[in-house]
Amino acid sequence: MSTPRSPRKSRIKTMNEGLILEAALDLFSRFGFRGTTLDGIALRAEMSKPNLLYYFKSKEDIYEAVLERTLAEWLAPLTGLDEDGEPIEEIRKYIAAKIALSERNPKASRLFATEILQGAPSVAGVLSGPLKKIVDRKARTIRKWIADGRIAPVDPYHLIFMIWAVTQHYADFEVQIRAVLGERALGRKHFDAAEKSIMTVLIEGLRPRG
Amino acid sequence: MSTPRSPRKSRIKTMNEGLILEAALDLFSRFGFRGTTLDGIALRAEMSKPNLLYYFKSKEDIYEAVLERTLAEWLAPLTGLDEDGEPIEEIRKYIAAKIALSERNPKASRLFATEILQGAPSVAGVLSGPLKKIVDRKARTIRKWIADGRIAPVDPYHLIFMIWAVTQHYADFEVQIRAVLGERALGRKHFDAAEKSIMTVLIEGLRPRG
DNA sequence: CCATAATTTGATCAGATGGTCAAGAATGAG
DNA sequence: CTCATTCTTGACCATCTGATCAAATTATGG
Repeated sequence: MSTPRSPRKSRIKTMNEGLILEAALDLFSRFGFRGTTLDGIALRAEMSKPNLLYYFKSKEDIYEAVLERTLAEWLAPLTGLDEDGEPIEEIRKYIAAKIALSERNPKASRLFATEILQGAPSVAGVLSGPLKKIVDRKARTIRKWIADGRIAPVDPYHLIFMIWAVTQHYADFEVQIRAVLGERALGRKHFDAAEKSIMTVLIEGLRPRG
Repeated sequence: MSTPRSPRKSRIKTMNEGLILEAALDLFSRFGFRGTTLDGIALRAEMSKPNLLYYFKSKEDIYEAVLERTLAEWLAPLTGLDEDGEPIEEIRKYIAAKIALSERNPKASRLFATEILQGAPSVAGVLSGPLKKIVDRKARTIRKWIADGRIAPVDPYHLIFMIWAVTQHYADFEVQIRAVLGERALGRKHFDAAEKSIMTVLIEGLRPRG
């Protein structure tokens, strides 16, 4: 059999897999699974279609590889919410981390958005498994903070949904935001303004009522 | 020529156009323009593909008709924000209206989400034209409220983006929310809980600081 | 009932799409 | 250098997709 004794990937393989996944992210994040073609990915990755299928055995394989590659990064920040920290400061840090992610990797955000919009055919298991588990845990943390009177009483799940919504909005709806603001591109100043506004409203809204 | 003297549509035409647009909304809202097929629409509308093209001359025509049909409804609530009303109450009413829309017509929300994600090829003009115009106007209203010390100082544009984000999130990311909450469907109680949480945080966050 | 217009669809087409295959080109360890 | 392995692609295929057309069927008003 051709099982490689050395599990090390050749430089060519590493590079081409990277090129393919980058091109695939670009297209899948805009057009979803069905709306993206192998020809399109091949064109953007500057290689022939059969070569694509030499590295990944099907379109679905490419899609799942792209999803997996960004899933961990995307879900990581929530883990950082520390029960022993100062509640308002912890939430502030979480929001900042999510906004930074939206600014740094908007395509990853849009990839998940299209996947969810299409009914999450590939990540349904992650949503109801690992994601639900960690959200449940963090919801308990937030509930404890509320019980201790350290933040205002809000449903923890909907608070998390709100944070997801406002932070990812800038990546997912970038085109709309650019159009309304009359800008060619969203730069640092826009993300700074967004972060400031979000902090103003959310953090003040969460302060324990006197 | 075949110009119909009476501009009235036959009952059959009215009904079939309705069936087509309904089926098209269902598919376009999930798979976007590229990911949706005429065969798929024909199947869901329970009629032959050539009959589809008897009522609309191309796939693009169907897409634009579906978009136009929901665009007005979707943008309407913002118009209602009344400069002469009580600021907090006006914003509360706007949020309630947007949540109601997300609950009543989630597919319309997802249709716009996919359109925007794909770069807004069909509605770019609306975004930078009519939409920008009305947002600019309402931003002036909000700025006035802030100047009068009736709400906390926030960038008006980002405030509007935040409201869009948190309200549409429940339609666009419904699958994810269901998975995390462990529910089969999102019913009234979830939308009530969502609305309550959003009001708690946003409205409190907007109260003028003492 | 008749004639005209409106509606419906099977057959068909050109081009796109996901995927295969065999053969050629580049690479690299010994 | 040498040859086995890795990499690359042109040609090809079956199926799908948007669209057309002519022929058949069904309303509708007089």
